[in-house]
Amino acid sequence: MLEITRIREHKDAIIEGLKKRGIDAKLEVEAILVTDEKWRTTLSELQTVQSSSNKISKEIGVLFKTGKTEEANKAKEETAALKAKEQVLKQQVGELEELMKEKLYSLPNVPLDVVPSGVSEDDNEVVEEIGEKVMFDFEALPHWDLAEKHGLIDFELGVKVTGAGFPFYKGKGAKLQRGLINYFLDEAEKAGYSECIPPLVVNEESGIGTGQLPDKEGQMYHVTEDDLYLIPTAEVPLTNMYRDVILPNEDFSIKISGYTPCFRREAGSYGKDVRGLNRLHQFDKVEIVRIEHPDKSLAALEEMVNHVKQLLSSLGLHYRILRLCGGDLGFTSAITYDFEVYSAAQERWLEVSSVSLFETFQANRLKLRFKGVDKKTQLCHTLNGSALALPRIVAALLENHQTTDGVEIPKVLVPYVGFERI
RNA sequence: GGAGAAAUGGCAGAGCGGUUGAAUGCACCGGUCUUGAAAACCGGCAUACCGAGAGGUAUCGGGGGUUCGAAUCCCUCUUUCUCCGCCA
Repeated sequence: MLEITRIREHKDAIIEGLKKRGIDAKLEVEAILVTDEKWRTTLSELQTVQSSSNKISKEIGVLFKTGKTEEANKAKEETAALKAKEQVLKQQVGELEELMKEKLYSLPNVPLDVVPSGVSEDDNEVVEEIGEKVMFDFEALPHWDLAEKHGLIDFELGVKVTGAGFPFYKGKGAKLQRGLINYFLDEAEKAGYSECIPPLVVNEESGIGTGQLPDKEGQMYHVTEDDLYLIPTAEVPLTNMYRDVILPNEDFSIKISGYTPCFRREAGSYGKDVRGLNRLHQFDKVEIVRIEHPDKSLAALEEMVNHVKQLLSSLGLHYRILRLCGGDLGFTSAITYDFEVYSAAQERWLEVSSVSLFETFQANRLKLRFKGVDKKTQLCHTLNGSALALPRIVAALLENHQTTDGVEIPKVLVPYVGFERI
């Protein structure tokens, strides 16, 4: 949610910035400012009324105490009109606030200057491509065939027990998962992130805090009985740890990592996009989250990008980095770098990480602030990134490192999985 | 799941339906004193919003109600604690 003060002061820049997302927000922004103005005048009116009725009440107190009952009763009658007025104004203020919230919630974050404009993924900017396509002198198999051939993943069993998109990992396939998780967590720790195991279900407030709610209910599994949501990413619980928090000074840099399964309903997907590990309803991911001073958030973003690069390089994968265009940018993000690995047998790029800076957009909803030197509270910046999402990494590892009779395990993983090849 | 008790500022802990945004202690910050420190003394010390400012409004777990007036009374929800039940 954008800060209202920012909208008041930089209306035109916001409208201009949002054009990069392919939306013309002029009318919405202006409507917000009108509502804001109305809210302020109504609030001020209400407070004047409250002030005078508070005053009278105090006087009544004194009158009763000094035994002037008659005068007190007379004063009581005076308040009736004020009360009625207060009632009406209070309701108006409430309605305006509701309206305001609704409007603000529906406005996405403003992209940073470097974000290219564009409407679809075709307009994303390739920032860097690292590694080379693997060449095979035999018929390379897609990972679902490799998984079956080597008994690593059982998709059909998942369908039987749960449904499509919930595979079983078995034997070396399961060990590979566990090894990757541990490897990623260890690397995050080396980079200064402290590990956390959060709850896998969250309440509505948390969903709102990070921006999954309202609007994107459909993406999350909702446990209606208890009104809880299965997390679509560890970002939700990890960032919400700091909901309603005021950090005591400006000298902070919070770095958290966490492994969790992630649950996504992904309604509406079909075809080769969802084949094998390409898109699952439940998958594992190690997430890194940062809470930074506004002056330090860009540097943090760069650090996170480098962290992910290092992970992908260490696994010997061919990958590229995209700077998402305005149209492809998530609702809450000001800038996002996507990492895609090349899947040699499917011959397509698979997204394995997404690193984003939200500036104050989430912090505003979260009420996540710090105390500045002048004792004023200010909103923090939040960031997060996948480091990394497992299934597509596994897909790429299997496909890119396959041989005619097995799969080579990257050296860095060998100590984690306990074998050199599958 | 059942029965009971509780929820007040960073912490501890008062609080009568009426000048209580809230006593007191601790912590913290500033000052005096001191060569320096401690002690002692003095002062400050919640959050949000509106306002150029003076100032105002709201907030004592959340929501609602009674009342001219609620931290204080009522209803409801949540959470915590104690006891019972169930359980990896």
